[in-house]
Amino acid sequence: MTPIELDPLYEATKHEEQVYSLWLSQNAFHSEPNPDRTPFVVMMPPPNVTGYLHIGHALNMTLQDIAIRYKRMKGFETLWLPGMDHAGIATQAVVERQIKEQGLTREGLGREEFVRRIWEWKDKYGGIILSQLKKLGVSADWERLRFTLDEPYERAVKSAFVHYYKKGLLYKGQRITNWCPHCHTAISDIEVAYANDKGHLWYVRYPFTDGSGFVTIATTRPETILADAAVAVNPADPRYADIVGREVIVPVANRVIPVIADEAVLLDFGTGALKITPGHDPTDFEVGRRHNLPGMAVIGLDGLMNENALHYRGMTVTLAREKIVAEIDALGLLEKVDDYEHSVGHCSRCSSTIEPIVTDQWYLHMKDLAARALEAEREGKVEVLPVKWRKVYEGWLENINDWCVSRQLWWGHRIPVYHCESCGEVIVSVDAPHVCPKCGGTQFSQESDVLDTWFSSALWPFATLGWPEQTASLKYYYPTSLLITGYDIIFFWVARMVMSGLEFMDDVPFRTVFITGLVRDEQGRKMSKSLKNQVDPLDLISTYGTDALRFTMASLSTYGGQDILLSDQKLLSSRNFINKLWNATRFVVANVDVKETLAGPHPADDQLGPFDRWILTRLAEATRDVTAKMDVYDFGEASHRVYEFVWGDFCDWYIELSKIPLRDEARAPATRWVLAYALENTLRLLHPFVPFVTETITQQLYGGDHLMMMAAYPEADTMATYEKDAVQADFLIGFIKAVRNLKAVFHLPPTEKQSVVAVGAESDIAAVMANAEAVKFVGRFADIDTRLDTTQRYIKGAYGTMQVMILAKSDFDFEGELKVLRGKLEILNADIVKLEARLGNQDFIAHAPVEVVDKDTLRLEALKAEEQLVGAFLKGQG
RNA sequence: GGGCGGAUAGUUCAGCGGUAGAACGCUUGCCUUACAAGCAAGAAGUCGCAGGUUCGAAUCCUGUUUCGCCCA
Repeated sequence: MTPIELDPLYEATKHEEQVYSLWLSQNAFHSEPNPDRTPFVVMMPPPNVTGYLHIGHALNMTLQDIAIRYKRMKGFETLWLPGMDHAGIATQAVVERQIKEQGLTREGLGREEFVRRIWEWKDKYGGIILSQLKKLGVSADWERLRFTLDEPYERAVKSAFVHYYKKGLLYKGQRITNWCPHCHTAISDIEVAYANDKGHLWYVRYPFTDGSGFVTIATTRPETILADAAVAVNPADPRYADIVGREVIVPVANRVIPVIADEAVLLDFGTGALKITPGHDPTDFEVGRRHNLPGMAVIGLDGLMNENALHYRGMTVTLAREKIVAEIDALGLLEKVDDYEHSVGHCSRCSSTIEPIVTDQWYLHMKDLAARALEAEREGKVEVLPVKWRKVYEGWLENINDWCVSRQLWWGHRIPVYHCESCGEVIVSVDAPHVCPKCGGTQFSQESDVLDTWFSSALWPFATLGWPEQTASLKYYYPTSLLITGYDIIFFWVARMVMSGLEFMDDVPFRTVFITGLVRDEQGRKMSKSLKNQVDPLDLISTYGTDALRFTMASLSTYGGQDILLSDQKLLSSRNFINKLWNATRFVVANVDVKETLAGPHPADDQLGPFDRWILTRLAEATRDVTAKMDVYDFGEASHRVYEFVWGDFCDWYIELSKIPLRDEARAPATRWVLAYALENTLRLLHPFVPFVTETITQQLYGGDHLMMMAAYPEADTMATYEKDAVQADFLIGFIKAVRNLKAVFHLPPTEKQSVVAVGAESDIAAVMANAEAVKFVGRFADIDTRLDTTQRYIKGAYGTMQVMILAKSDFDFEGELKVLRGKLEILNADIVKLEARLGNQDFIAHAPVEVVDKDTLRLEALKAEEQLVGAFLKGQG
């Protein structure tokens, strides 16, 4: 055989690009409906076109890729569908900023030209993240890449809108909405982030029209006084019972407004009397409706005081507030000002203060849709993991409000509602109308607003498969299997996908949704631009390699969805692990032609040595455990388990122990086969986690078009195990450890090979002597004997009931040994006392399961035997 | 105001009813021809606090302190 030369260090960057090209060249990520296989489908949460790869993606995408690669190897017809989201506001903002640098404005360019420029920009700079995803090793079906603004997708969005409209679930209405003066659009309730801001509570006097004094109200927003429609008190408030129905004068505006009674007024807030401003407060809007109050507005859509604001017109809200307070004070109507911290809504995109303003918007009626989504989850049709998120999901759906879906933007899906210019007839249809069905007119104007980005994202699991057409893909792949995403978009996206899936496909969009934690920095802080603690995954990839980043993400992720604290130490440890695997491979290939060996016959059972049998058993156990964890998407535990096997069993013990039989031509062939077999299966177990290094190695071993990513995942059930031999091998490993411990505790030079004497039960001694060669080799002993030379002194240790002794030199510190033995005896005694107490307890015997009692009984016996042995050593020492 | 999550070895975290675990760090000793990105051996925890349930509690229940998040 031609020995394969591998570098002693695995350099990730040398191989990764080439491996990814290989996968692409073999079309290994592509999926087509295949009736002979069960589909496993994951819809990638589409990153924004403007996006770049951040650490959250690295976690998300890694976990998805692990799931996909695992299922692919398990023989499923695996589809991972990638895509991008047009991300309305975000993208429009980016391009608007860009044209501003050229001295242009959106309005100046006009809608058509501006949208054309965004597309141009998207074609040039959009989707950078896709090439970054490839660096991560993402094995998505790039042939099926979807973009939420592509023509077929647009048909899906329009169809959904028309469907909702015809069903009566969509309505347009003048209502108070969250308005972002900076983004210049309405936003939905969940796009508002509330923060406790420090402000003031102003107490303002409203004089009665009849001159009989005044009523004092408390407000946090004095500038909206100009739009007041009433003063309200609680009907149950005795303090104000006699003023209800009277009239007061609005300060500064000098308008007359009534005093009304309404349940919504809190008795203990401020003075108990409130000003009612239906145009600028959601609660007041409702009060206004109940009492038929006019809804006047003094703040415009640009966030400035408007034409109704008298001499404050054109001022910012902040300035107007300052000025009007001064004016009220000058009028002698300001009673007092308190400091007051209160919750203020901010735009989740730009952080601007949200203005509740009455505008004309489209709303989607949510109650019924939500009820179905709730039911589906409660019935287990959608499994939400970790379970702690179930309540969050349920809670939101239970208290849902109608969804404001229209946005005053240009980049997005334009609402498919047309108005006949002749007769005003409203036509809602997927295709633009040509002739008005009512008057025969041919001129139409389309609604200028676009839909909330999330309206289109909500259709992602089926719109990407061709819906509303009943395509073969839609039939085969829907519902999808698994969704992996962060908890920040449970409401925005997850819940809405469930709703629309049920509405349009009559089935849930995915069987399981796994919510990941958030990646934080080493101090547990959220990664953010302002803290400058953001980590660029691409930097980590170039420093540690993609596989190290992936393995880190997997091993830090927990089933409970804990937030993840990323540290260099962890990445280093993962990199070292990958290098360990690489070097284990180097050892194997230096001794075995893996390809040829595995193509040849299996060694017969009687040719396998005890440690061969041991590692095969351990491999089967590891395979069983890893698969069990993978099957429930517990990637963290799966990664720990495979790590433990690779490093702890295969490298630390088997490779070392194999060096003995490899020197013996009679035994070498079996061991060579086991080395090859264990390596091959280890690589397969690891491939979903660390695809690059495992594929690189496979290329070295096999070459050509033999792909690791298409190999079958190991099946524990088909693996031979040798339980009894494994137990005996464990006994021998324990023996070696006991002698090593003696050597280390007494500072015997590790390079100096000592003579060891083992005395004990016949079967134990026989086991040791039968494997003397291997034991001596890895334990670094000169020789093992079973008889004591009574003329010599020995360093004494106990391994269970076995006496383990090392021939002592004349200068050996026997005082020190005495101390060690006494310490050991003390620990043994303590354990024995504890166990005896437990086993002496009749309640324990009566209630505890038999296995537990048996186990403790056996343990007590073992401890007592060892105690006796150590006791005898001490006596002998005198 | 309502809800959720964390508090376990120096650090970051697993475990979630039957002998306290891992990684990193630390200590001691080793360049043992796969790997010093390594090897061997070790030290290190009254599992936030107080009650309770149980033969048995990090693990279940109640209360409490504290940190963080979400919703209103």
